[in-house]
Amino acid sequence: MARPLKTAQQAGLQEAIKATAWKQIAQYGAPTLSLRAIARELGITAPAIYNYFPRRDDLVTALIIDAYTSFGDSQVQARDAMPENDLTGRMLAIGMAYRVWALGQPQRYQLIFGTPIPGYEAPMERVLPSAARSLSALVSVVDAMRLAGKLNAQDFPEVNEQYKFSFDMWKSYGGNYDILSLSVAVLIWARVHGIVSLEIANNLPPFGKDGNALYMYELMSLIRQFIME
Amino acid sequence: MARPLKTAQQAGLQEAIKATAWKQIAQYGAPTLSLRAIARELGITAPAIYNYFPRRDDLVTALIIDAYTSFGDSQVQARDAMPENDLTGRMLAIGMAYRVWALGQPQRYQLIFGTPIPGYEAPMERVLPSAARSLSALVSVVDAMRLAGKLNAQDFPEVNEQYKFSFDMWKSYGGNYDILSLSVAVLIWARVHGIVSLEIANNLPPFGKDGNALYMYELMSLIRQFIME
DNA sequence: TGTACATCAGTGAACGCGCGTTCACTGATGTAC
DNA sequence: TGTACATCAGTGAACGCGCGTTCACTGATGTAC
Repeated sequence: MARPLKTAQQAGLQEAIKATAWKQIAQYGAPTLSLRAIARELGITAPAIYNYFPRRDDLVTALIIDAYTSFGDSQVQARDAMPENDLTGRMLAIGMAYRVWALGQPQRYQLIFGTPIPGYEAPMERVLPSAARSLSALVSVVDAMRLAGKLNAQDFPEVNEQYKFSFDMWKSYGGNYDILSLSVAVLIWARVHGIVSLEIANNLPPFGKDGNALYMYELMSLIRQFIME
Repeated sequence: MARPLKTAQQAGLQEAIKATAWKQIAQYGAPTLSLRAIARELGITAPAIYNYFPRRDDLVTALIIDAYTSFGDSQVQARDAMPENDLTGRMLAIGMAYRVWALGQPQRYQLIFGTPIPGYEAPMERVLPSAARSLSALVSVVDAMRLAGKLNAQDFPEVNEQYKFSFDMWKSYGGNYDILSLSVAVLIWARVHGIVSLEIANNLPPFGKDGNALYMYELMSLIRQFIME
């Protein structure tokens, strides 16, 4: 009887540790993440955390994976909320979801796209699946455009030969799409990332906290540039 | 006789402290910047630094101002290398100089555009002049286009009323240009920043270390979109 | 030229702090007979 | 039902470390007379 209850408590603590970590990242920034501070806030001792995360870096990795998963979920959900044949609508929805997610969870955004935590090196093999998936919603839509002959990217730069191998690795997690679609998706990503990262850092002075108008303008520019009617 | 020599040594140490700080930022990242580590590497004791920077934050501020100044220099220089009436050429030059500077001095780039140092708050009144100047080269070219009737930004989003006051502050350091020019410049900045920041963080997988082709494509897109012939 | 004095950059010890991680432990819980 | 045993999440003390900052000092340099 008591066993499952105990297990539930344990799982609860594991989640509580992560939740507190997020709270502190939001408050003081990712680089100052500290096990002792987390323990203090939870009212436990620091070594107790080692029952759930053998090293500090394992906690960070778990947080990163959670962030990518949450981000990927919001991307996939935005895409699937529009009909499969409305490719422009899907692209717009994905773009808008990107900003909403980033502004709603700036700590998560900073953790995966901001300056890395000092001394921490992400273990690729554990992070890549969720990372690749997070971009794949956009790639899938771009690829559908390409297949429908609607993608306007004839003069798009070629991917350097030496990086095609990393594309193959990406494919095994991100889906079997054309490399041109991934390339265009990366450029789209760079554009939305440019605005959103500046907006989060409060570096968009003339628009201040209302970066939405500029962002929508940018999404429209993307659609005008890459989608043929 | 010895006085000026001594003064020169002092100035030398001031510069040496900053140089060592840059070196360590490059090596371990900005968030771990430490006075003691700098002193250790210079073969002096930590309190000696207090003769030049009364607090750790003063050192950080000096570094940030240096970075903005270096960045602004490269922008102004790129602009002035092209004839005053070749506006497209000037814009291209500025855009290319941006990436060259960022990739050549990633530590400086990270310090001013990356995640802020924990616990450090930049004193606006000291940083703004060099920060505003660094963007003004681009703004001046966009404004020249506007005055020449070549700026294609009729449908550009309006700046929110409540942020016009910060524009006035910006003007006193950045130059007396139209607010539309600043707005367009900010969007251009967001685009180049998007690519370059991902490239520096090694997050441009399909293009790897050769983001140049993608970057040039993006500059051409900007010119096509905003400049009327 | 020589001596007494002032300056002040850099020293070394110390402060109080927080960190990640280890270790032997304890004490509640659940299991076997 | 009752007793002896095993498990194991969390404790508390300790480790060695690095940090920013303070303080009284020293000793070389330069100045005044």
